[in-house]
Amino acid sequence: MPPDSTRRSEKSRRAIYAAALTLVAEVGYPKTTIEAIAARAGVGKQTIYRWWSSKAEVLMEAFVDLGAQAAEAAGGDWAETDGIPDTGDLEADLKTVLRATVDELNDPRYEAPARALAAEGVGNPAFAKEFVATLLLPSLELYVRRLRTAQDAGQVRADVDPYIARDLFVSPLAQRWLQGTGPLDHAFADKLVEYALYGIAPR
Amino acid sequence: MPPDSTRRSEKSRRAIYAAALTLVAEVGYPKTTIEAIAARAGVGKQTIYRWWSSKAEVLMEAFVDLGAQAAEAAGGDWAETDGIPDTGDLEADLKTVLRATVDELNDPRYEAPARALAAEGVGNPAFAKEFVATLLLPSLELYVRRLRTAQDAGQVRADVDPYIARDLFVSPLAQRWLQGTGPLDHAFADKLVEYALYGIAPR
Amino acid sequence: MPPDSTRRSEKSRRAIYAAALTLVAEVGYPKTTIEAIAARAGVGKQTIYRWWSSKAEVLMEAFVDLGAQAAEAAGGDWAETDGIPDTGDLEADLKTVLRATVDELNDPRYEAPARALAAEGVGNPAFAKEFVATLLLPSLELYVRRLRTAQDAGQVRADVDPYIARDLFVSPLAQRWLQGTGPLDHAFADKLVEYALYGIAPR
Amino acid sequence: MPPDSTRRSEKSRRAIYAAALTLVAEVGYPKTTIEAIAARAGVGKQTIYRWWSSKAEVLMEAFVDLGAQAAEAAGGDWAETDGIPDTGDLEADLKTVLRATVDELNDPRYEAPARALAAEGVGNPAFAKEFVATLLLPSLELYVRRLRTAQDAGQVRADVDPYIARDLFVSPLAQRWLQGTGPLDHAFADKLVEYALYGIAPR
DNA sequence: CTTTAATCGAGACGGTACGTCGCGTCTTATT
DNA sequence: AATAAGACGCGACGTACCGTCTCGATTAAAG
Repeated sequence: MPPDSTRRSEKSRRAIYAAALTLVAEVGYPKTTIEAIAARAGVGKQTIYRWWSSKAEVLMEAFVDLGAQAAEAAGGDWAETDGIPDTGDLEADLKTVLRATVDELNDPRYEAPARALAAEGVGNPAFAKEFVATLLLPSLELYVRRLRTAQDAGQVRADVDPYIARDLFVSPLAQRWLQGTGPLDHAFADKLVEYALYGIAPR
Repeated sequence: MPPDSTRRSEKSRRAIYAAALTLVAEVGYPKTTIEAIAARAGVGKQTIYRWWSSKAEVLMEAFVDLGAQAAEAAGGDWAETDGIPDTGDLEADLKTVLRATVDELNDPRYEAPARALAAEGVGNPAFAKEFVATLLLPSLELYVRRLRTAQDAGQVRADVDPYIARDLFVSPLAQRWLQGTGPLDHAFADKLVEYALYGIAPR
Repeated sequence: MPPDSTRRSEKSRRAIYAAALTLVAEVGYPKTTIEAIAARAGVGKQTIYRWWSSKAEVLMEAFVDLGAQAAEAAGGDWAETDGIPDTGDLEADLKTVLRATVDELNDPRYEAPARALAAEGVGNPAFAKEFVATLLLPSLELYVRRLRTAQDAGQVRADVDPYIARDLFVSPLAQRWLQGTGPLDHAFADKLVEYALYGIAPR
Repeated sequence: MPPDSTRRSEKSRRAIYAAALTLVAEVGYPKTTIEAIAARAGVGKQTIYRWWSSKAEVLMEAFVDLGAQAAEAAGGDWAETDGIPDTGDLEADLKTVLRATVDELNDPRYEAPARALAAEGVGNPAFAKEFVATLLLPSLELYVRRLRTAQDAGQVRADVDPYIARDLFVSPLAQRWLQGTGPLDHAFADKLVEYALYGIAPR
């Protein structure tokens, strides 16, 4: 039977999050051991094993918590929470968001844990499912929404599948970040938007 | 001093490749240990440590060898080796190749080791560099070449950066394979080509 | 401060005794844990820690209680409680009692807990003191008393130290039971009495 | 399959013996952990688990080794090795040996490990068998031999069972050492010999 | 065609981390 | 206030692999 979550120690939970994030940043994900997290958090190993099933789970929750705290701190920003801005100018809006995404991907604060989670996901389908559903898809869905709005406004062809269109913008960023197949900067983001909107063939 | 490669045992090398690939397919990459590879290959551990520096290196060579053998068996196909076909019809050529890539990514024979290498690369920048340079970029460069030809033929605008254009086609496949963010099939490949060539905005 | 024993739960105490004895018999003393006793007794761990300081203490009290219950059930037997019989025939009396002791030592009902307590005592001098004073010496003292009576009756030499004489009878039983250095049966008991009374040298 | 004993590290073996004996003396047997032995010996835990199945086994071998080294150092003493002296005077010979045994039992050098082994044996029949057969019985057999010689010389009655006679001398020492039921000194040893030889009944 | 030196299969070694068990303490809700 | 329940910090368990290190026994190049 599962443990009684009403008696869970909030202090331990937060200490574990902090320890996990710190260690991943300091020594990297593979050398971040559950024992080290427990020691750094001043917690017994069993307290980790009681509530999580793997260090990937721990890190994922820690990362989500980190995002939640950041969002709370940032107060009422537009951010991913409020969706993609809609100024009526699709090209400008997409560039704004893609540039912000590039900045976030390059933010060393998120780099280490995000990379670790992505790596775990690539090699571990079960974890990938949870990771994608929890962290990735919600953000990606915002693009789809914005694209549908653009379709309604006649700025995107009606027969375009917004999911595929979304990948045209987002996946190149993802791949360059995941695999380092090329530079990841604002210029790249801008070009992606232009090419994707108007095509690479002569008009 | 490095070992004398002239006295290297070819038999052991091949046994190690086979063992590594088998184990990755059978028990997964994380549970594939050097000890298990050595045992399965009927080889001393030192023989592995003498020639490779990590299990990722072993697997990478094994995977390359697998590809080489497959290529040899297939004889003189066009394949990635010969580059992307150039029938003069860019759209058709890209669809052909992307569909083939989709098929290859879905081939269970390659799935396990390729995924393992990708995962290792995502979490290990040093390995990523080697992995990308050796396995990924050569294939990706073929797209760039084909796109340049198309530019010369006036089928792609001259001011388009072929590296970015390439990512428009390839990265969506990569992300769906790596992270499972959506289905990976021929229809998807076709749409990608169409959208990227002609844009998603009304013409 | 010590807990208030007037509010102590009698039901829990008895359940703990039963659980301790059962577990020692079922899985052995080393694998009998306080957690298991608590679980088996349907009792909180703290209830054990409140009233006893170690599992050895618990088992000792449980064992004493077991003996008390048995004595009560047996009603007014002579037993060890009433001392050693005095029919006037020292040899016969000693044989009677030693045979009874042999039977008791071989009784599987007592074997497991008694052995556990003895083992704990051998390795733990602090516990040994309590164990010997509470369980062992009272019984042994009965021999001394009977031997003194025999001395008064002229059946034992007056200059004999009754404590040492007692050990002549009792210790061989103890050692064979504790260490299994030889068979432990009535014949052995009889011989011990004869040899100790009349010596092994030619008369 | 069992490990290859020809490749065993002698240095580690001796370091483990020393660590085990030291720790038992310093912190007691129950608090002597395999981990602590390994750490103190500068050895991996696996090296202990490879060659022994429990800490009791380790300690037993260490203790035997200790005895062997002591015997070697003592050179050609009479000791238990050469058996019990036979001067023709049984009473004197027995007193000599029993006094020596008393001294040995009181020697703090042997006290801690011997007690630990005895305790383990009392509570663990499987270990007891090995312990008794290896360490105890050989010594006890010497008494039997000496008593048989005495029987041949007419100093002990021919119908006396030498095994039981032996227990008359030895078991009282054993019990007082194991359970602390009384003082363990030369006077006690002398009295035991006298009582056992000539009986406690009036002659 | 030997000699000889490097590679080989094998696996013991000092370590680190695993995931589990039990300790004794503590907290919470129930009786 | 004592109780049943069980989370907690802690420490040890016995196991799995790590990467290094000997060992003979091939084994292929150089003498």
